[in-house]
Amino acid sequence: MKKISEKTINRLITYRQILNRLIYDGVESIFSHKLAELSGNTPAQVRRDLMVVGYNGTPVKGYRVDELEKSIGYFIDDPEGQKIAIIGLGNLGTSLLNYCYWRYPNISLLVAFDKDKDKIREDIYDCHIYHINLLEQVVKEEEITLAILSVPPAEAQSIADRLVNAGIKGIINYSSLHLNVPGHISYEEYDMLSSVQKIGYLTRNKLNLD
Amino acid sequence: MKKISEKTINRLITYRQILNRLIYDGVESIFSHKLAELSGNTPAQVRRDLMVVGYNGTPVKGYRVDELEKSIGYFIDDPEGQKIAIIGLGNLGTSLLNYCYWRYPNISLLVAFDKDKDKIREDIYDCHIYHINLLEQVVKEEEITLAILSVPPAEAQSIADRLVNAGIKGIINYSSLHLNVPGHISYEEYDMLSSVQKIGYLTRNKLNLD
DNA sequence: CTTTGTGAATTCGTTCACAGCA
DNA sequence: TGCTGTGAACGAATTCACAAAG
Repeated sequence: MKKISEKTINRLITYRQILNRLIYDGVESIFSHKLAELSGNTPAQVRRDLMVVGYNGTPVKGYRVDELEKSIGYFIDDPEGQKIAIIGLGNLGTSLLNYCYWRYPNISLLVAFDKDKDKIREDIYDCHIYHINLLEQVVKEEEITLAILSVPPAEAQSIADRLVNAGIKGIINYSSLHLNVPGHISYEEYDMLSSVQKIGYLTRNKLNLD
Repeated sequence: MKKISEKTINRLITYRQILNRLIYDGVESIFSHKLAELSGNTPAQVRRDLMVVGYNGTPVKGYRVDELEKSIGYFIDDPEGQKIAIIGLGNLGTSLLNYCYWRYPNISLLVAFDKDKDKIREDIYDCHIYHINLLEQVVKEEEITLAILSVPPAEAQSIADRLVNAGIKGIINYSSLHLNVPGHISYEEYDMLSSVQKIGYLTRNKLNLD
């Protein structure tokens, strides 16, 4: 299997979102140049990206919106499904929990953890809340493979280590601190302060991207 | 001036964060291979990145942590300072507001907007909250150049258009919908659901990155 | 005609490897 | 000696350009 770049994955996910909107709007088919315009890419880029998902359009009608969306789904999603946990129910974690009624069925949010006993209340949207002490136990028992880390910076590295020991496969880190995790763990970090700095730089150096 | 890639900017911002931590820990100097290890890059990559900020280390001691951090700051930050607004005080916007006591003095959060009159209460951390009707007026009067968009998807595009008309220069879009903005606007989007899909894909295709 | 799918060319980003330096 | 700074080599990603298809 050829190597697919991270950027291609990002774009495929964007296409998918756009296609879902088009399905909602009742659009049936689309040309690469239109999908390029909607996503802020070139038509050649779009066609090159779509090669990896193995769905073929036709010169006369372009791509069937619904079938293309399905094909991207086959490519991105885990057919077995995966389970994800949120660690840390501060401001950010709670809004993630409220915000994230998952639109994609292949990844389910079932559990959350916090160290504060007051936060351990009844389920929210079928999501059960545990004390952080039970982290390893629940991750193993429930076979959770993904974790969203929204704990204070000071605790982030030690929680990450515990997750890795418990056998987690992927971590998204919102703790605004760069963490070190072993190479076999998929790791993503996102920090809003970094984004703010970046957009500030970009506005002054019209290095425009999209 | 040479073209600096987006990836280089991202890495510089990561280095900066690491350096700030090192300053806090009292570390005085650092070699490229150590900074590489802490940031998950190669030493050559680090040295190449640092070329653009114009700070020179010495072979014997490496880089002075405090001076390097300052140099990255000169490169990234706007010397005049910039003002940023948060639009939409739902779950996400509110947590952004609470979370974002800005650590970097060159970008100040002064105003927020919401369409719900109940949300228009007293200032939070010096941040004044306005009704969305006043968007254009306040953006112009206060000379706000950056906006964080955390409104529901259905309203995102129209608010973005209004911001552009009001003369905004950069937008960070957290509305989980891809938007179209004119080419002269710096634009960044981040969607947590996209990240979750991506990390799910990555765990199954150990295309590890860092 | 117009548009897809894709080799080939090109541009962009990373790594190598070594001269120069303290 | 061990490191930095950087031209040169390499590899990855994007764009070009055209054959094939309806």
